[in-house]
Amino acid sequence: MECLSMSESYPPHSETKWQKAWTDSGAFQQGKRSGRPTFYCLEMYPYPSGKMHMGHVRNYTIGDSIARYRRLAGFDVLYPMGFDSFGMPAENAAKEIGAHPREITDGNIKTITAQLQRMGFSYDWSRRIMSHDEKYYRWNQWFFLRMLEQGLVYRKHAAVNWDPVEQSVLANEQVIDGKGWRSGAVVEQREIPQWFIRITDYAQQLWDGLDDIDYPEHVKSLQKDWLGRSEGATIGFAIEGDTNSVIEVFTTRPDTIFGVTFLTLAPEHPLAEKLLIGTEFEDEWSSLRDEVRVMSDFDRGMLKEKKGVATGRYAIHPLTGDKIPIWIGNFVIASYGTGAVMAVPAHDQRDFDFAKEYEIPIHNVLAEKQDAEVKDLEKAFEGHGWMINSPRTGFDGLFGEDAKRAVIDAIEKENCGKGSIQWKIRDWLISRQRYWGTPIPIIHCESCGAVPVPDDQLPVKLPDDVSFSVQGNPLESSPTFQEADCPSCGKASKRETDTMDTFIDSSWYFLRYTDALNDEKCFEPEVVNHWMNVDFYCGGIEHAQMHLIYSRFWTKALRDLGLHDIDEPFQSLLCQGMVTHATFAKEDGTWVLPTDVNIENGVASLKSTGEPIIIGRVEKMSKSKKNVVDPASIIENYGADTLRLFILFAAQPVAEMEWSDQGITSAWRQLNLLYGLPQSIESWGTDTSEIDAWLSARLSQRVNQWRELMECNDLRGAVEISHFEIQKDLNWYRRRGGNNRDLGHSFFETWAHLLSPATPHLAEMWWNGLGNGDLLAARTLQETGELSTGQIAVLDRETWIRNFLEHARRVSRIAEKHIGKPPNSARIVICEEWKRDLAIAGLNHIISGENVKSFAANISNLKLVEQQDLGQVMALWGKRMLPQIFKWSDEDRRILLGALNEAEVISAAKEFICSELGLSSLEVGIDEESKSAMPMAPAVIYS
RNA sequence: GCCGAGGUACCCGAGUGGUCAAAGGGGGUGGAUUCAAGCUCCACUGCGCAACGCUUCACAGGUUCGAAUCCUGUCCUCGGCACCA
Repeated sequence: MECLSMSESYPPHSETKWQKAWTDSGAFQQGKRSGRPTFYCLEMYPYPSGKMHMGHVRNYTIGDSIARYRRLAGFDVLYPMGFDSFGMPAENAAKEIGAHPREITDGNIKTITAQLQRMGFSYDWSRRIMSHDEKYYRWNQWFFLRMLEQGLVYRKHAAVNWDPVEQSVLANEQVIDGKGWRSGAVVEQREIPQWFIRITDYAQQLWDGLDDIDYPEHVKSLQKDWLGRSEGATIGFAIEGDTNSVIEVFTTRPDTIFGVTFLTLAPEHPLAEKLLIGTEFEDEWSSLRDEVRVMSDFDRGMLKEKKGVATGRYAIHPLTGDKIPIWIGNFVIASYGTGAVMAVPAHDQRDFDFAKEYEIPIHNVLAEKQDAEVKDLEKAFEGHGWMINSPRTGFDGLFGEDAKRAVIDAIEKENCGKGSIQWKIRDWLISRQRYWGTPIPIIHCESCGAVPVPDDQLPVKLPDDVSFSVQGNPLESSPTFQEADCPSCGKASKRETDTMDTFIDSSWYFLRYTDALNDEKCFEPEVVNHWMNVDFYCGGIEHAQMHLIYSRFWTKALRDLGLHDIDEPFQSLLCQGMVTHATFAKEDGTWVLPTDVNIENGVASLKSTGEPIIIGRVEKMSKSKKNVVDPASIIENYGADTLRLFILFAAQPVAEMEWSDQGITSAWRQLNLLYGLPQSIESWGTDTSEIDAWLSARLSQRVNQWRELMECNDLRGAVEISHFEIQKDLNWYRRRGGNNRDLGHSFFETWAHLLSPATPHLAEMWWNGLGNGDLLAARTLQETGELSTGQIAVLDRETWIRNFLEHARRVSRIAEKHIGKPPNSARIVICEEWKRDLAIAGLNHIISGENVKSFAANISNLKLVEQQDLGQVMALWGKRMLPQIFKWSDEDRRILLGALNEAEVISAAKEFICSELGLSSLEVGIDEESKSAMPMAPAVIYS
C-alpha cells in the first residue's frame, strides 16, 4: 500500500513505478474488443531529435489526456507512437561528425523514447513505426510503383526549385518567400529530370473534403489558399494568319471579354517561339525569356518592372472578330492556367498599367453603377459591374455572375471556349538528391528507359557503403548501389539515386499504425477500415499545409488503389498553441538560458557574474534564442504530473501558453494538496448528516460537468473541475459538518477517475492508497446519468445558503460602519408572499415565451392585487422586479418556482449561519418590516 | 490589397443577449491555524453604500425592456496569401 500522509509531499520518483505497472499489465494495448466503440487518438509523430522539448510535452500531454479519457469512457482506444526518422538533420549531422545517419537516428530514438515514457504517456509501443525501418519504407516504394502504373506518378524534365544548401530540389510548398523552408537559402531554378505525383488530379476532392472534416477554420483557410481554386473560363483565341494554332487563355472574369484589347503570353509559352522566331522582335523576346527562366515563381511575383515585348502578330477576338495584338509579358507565369492571359486594361490594374506603358487602347465594358455616366477611367475598375458597350446584343445590363454565365454560354455555343476551374497547387515534386530517405525504385536502362523495380525485389534498401564527406548525394558514392541489371532486358543499367520527399513517410503512417506488425501487406483493408479515420489528431499548426494536404491526398489515392475505404484521414484536428517564454540576452546580444538568469523586481542579471541582462519579447521557445525550459529538469524536481497539470491548466490546448515558473510551483502545490487528501478521511468519524446527500449529489453533478467538458476537448475546463472545484466542494462538506468516512472513501474512489487523464500517476497513487489492488488505468467509469429531482433539490438548498451568506456578508460590512462595531445579532426578514407571487407570475410570463414588456398589462388581473395596492405593485415591478427577473439563474428560477421555503432553510441552518457571520443570535421573520426584502434576497437587519 | 484569428480587471484567462461587477488561476490585503515559517482554511481585491446606485470587457455610434456578447464604422495585434489572370 502506498504511503499517503499529509506531511509527506508528492513523490516524483515513484511515478516510474506506475509506468512500469502500466507496461507490465499491457493496459494500453488494444485490439478488436467486441462491443466497444473504437477511438483513434493520434499525435503527429516526431522527428527524433536528441531530446524531448516542451512543445512535444504539450502536444502529447493533450493527446494522452484525450486517450486516457476515452479509455475511461469505455472506448477501445488506439493510441500509438513512432518516429518520422528519415530526413535532413540526421544526414547533416552525419556529414558534420562523420557518423552514419542510422546510428545517430537510432541513438536519438532511444533517448527520446525514454523521455516520453518518463512522462507516463499511454502509448501502445508495440505498434511503433520508424520511417527509416525498411519494413516501413518498402511500402513507400510499393505505393510509388502502384501509382506509376495508374499514371499518378510521372517523370518530367523540369525547371525546379534547387536549394543550394540542402543540395536538393524542393517541392513548391517547401519554398517560402523564395527560400528553402528549412535551410533558408535562396532557391535557384534548375532543369533536371524529376519525379512528380499528380496531386492536382485530387485538387477538387481536397477542396470539397474540407466541408466534411472538423479542422479549425484557419487551417481550412490555409489549405484553401494552397489549393487556390479559381473558377472561370478557358477561351481560345485564333491567331491571324495561322489556322493551326489557338491561344488558350484562362480568366476568372469572362464578363470582361469585350474589354480585351491584347493578349499576353508567358515568355516560355510554346507558341511564343513559333510566333517570334525569325522576326524583328526575336532578340528582345529571347533575352526576356532567359531573364525570367532562372527566376522562381516567387521572384517573378516580386518583379517591380512589368516588361513586355510585342510580337507584331494578332489574335482574333472569338466573339467580335476584332484584331487584337499579342504581347509577351515577363509577369505571366507559364505554369499557371494556360500561361496566357487575356488582357482587359479597363478592369484589371496590372493590364491597365501595361496598356498605359505600351499605349494600347482601353475599352470600358463594365459600369460601376447602374445607369451611371461612363467616364474615362483613371484606374482599372476591378469590381463586379453592369455590362456596357457590348458590341453584341443580349449582354448589356447583365451583372456579375449572370454576366459571366452569359459569356460562358456564348463561347461554349460557338465552340471557342468553356467554363473551367484552375488551381494554384502544382504537382508534387518528390525527388530529393539526398541519402537519408526512401530510394525511388527505378532502374534506368539505356534501351528501356526508366524501368520499375519488380515487386519481389523490394525493398530497394539504402546501402551502407556510402561516404558522407562527398559533395552532393551520398548515394552516388556507393560502389554497389547504382549497378543493377535492367529488369526488362537484363542489360547493365543504373539505379535511380534520388530518394523520396520524407513527407511521403508521414502521409500514411497513421494507416500503418492500425496494422503495424503486418509483414505481408502494407495493412489489411478491414483493419484500417475498423480503426480509421483518426478521431482526434493533434499537432502543430506548421503542418497545416504540407503534411495535412499530402496525407489527405495520399489517403484518397490509396483508397482509389482499392487499399481501403476511407476518404479523409483525420476527422478532427486540434492544433495546439505554441509554448512561449521571455527571451534573455546579454548586452552584446548573445542569448542566455532562463536558468542562468536571476530576476529581482523586474531587473535581470546573469547568475554567474551578475552582469545585466536584457529581458526581451515573449516568444515561441526555440533553441536558437535559448528561451527554453528543459522538461527533464522539471520532471526530475516536480514529477511528470506537475508538468502535465501545469500545461493543461495554464491554457486551452489551442491557445498560446506562456511558460511560468510560478505556474509550475503553483501546480506543484495543488498536486501536493491533492496528494494528501485521501489519507485525511482516516481521521473522519462515522456520523451521517444531511450534508452527506449534498456531497453525493455534488459529485454526480461534477462528474457530469467534467464529462461534458472532456467530450469537447475543453481540457482546461475539465481540469478546473477535477483538480480544483471538487477539492473546494470537499472543503464545503467539511465546513458544513460532513464527517462520514465511508462516504469519503467512495467519494475519493470516484474522484480518482477524474484525476487520471491529466495526472495519471497521482490517480494511481490515490487508487492504491484507498486499498485497491488493480490499476485505475484499466478501468472504466460508468455514466452517472441525470440527477434526480431529489438531488437537485438538495443542491439548490445549499446553493441558496451560499448565496445568502454572500449577500449577508456584504450587508454586514456596511452595517458595521453604521453600528460602529461588528454586529452581534441579526433579524432576517423574508419577503412578503405577494412579492414572491409577482415574481413567479413574471417568470412564468417570460418562460412561456411572452415579451416581458407585455407583463405590466397583466398585473392588474393578478390575484395578489386584491390584497395589495396596485400602484405599489406596479412600482415594484417596474423598478426592481423587472431588472431582477432576468438576473436569476436557471438555478434561482428553479428554486423560486419550486417548493423551497426560505424561512425554513434559514432556520435549519441557523447555527451554521451564525458561526459564518460571527453572530450570537439570529431570528427569522416574515412581515413588512423591511421593504427591501426580495425573493431570493431576504433583508438582514444587524444590531 | 485579400483571407482568417483576436483586443475582457494588476497579470494570465473563461465568457457569443438577461445566470455579468464579469468564472478560475496568479499576484496583493486581512483573518484563522502555528512557538514560528511553510502548507492549509476563510474573507476581501472597480467606486459608492444598511442593501435598490454609479462606472467598466480596444474606441465611437446603433438595435433592444436589457449588450462584454448582436449590427455599423474606426483603431490596433497576430497568422496566412499575394502581379494566380
